[in-house]
Amino acid sequence: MAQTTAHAGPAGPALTALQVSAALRHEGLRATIPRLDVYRALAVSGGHRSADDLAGMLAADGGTVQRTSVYNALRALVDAGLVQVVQAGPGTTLYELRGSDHHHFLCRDCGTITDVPAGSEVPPLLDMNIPGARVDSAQVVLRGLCADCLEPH
Amino acid sequence: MAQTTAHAGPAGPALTALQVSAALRHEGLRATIPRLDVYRALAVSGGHRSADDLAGMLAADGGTVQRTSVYNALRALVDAGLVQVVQAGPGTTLYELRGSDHHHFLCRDCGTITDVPAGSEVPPLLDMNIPGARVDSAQVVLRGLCADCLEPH
DNA sequence: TTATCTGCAAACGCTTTGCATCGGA
DNA sequence: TCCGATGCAAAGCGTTTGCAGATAA
Repeated sequence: MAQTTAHAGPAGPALTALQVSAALRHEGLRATIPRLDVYRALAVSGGHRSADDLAGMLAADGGTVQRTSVYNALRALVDAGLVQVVQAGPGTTLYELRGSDHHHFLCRDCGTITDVPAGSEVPPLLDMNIPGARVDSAQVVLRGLCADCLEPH
Repeated sequence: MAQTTAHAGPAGPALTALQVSAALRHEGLRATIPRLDVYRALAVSGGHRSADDLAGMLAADGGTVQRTSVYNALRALVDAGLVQVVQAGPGTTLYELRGSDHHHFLCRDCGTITDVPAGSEVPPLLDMNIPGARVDSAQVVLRGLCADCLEPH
């Protein structure tokens, strides 16, 4: 279904393996090879990736990380605040490094996902007041028709 | 720069069956009983509902609308701009009437979803500039810990 | 009449779970 | 050492698909 864009630019400030390990331990989680591998794969790919993409990338690199472990690793990385989830549709969960403030635009025709630089909307969103609650992250998903699908070929 | 346009689509509460039918036909879609039933169920429930919830509600009302038809109906209603999709997590797709401008706050512990009144962020989001593309809707999902899960027992 | 939609069943694919083994702290 | 994580298999579940009959326009 939804295809992820190639996305050439750096999606965010990738941390070193040491920094990732520290962040994991800080949350009471262990720094394991699959978790560091998954983080690295995300950093290298430079954009939003599905769990399956990541498993494939790791397998292509000669790794032996199992799908189950990719999910496990992603959950840990999300819990540690290192990785962010993007819900792009039913059965389409994408992951990307945190720290890159941008939105996602989904074409409802071809399913392409495009990164959109965030303006000044995100900080107010995070400060949004919900009595007694703590807001960790804000995710903005825009939907519509991309230039290609709008064009009368 | 872009002026703040009013939210496209029907602002305000539920439409009449006649209005829903008209909106469907305007998109070249047919006004069928399952589609009107699903819309009514959404309107009555007054909030975000899963496809399964809606099928259950209709079954409880003595209807004979099949799950497949609920999905079909929801797709048509979304295409007609009457209903909005909210991706709340893997395997959690929620639907609600369009026109109610609010965000959703998800507790990452208990999974509870809370409506958050939208401030002035949404119009700028819709006007966000993507070269050649047309943005139809903007969805904001906030994540964090709700008051109950944050409370120190 | 005709293209479209419904409904049933079955498949599909992402994600989760259970459990024995392995490994980080 | 000890609790947590990995990995394999298999199940779980929301969603989609194929097709014959029904229906809106």
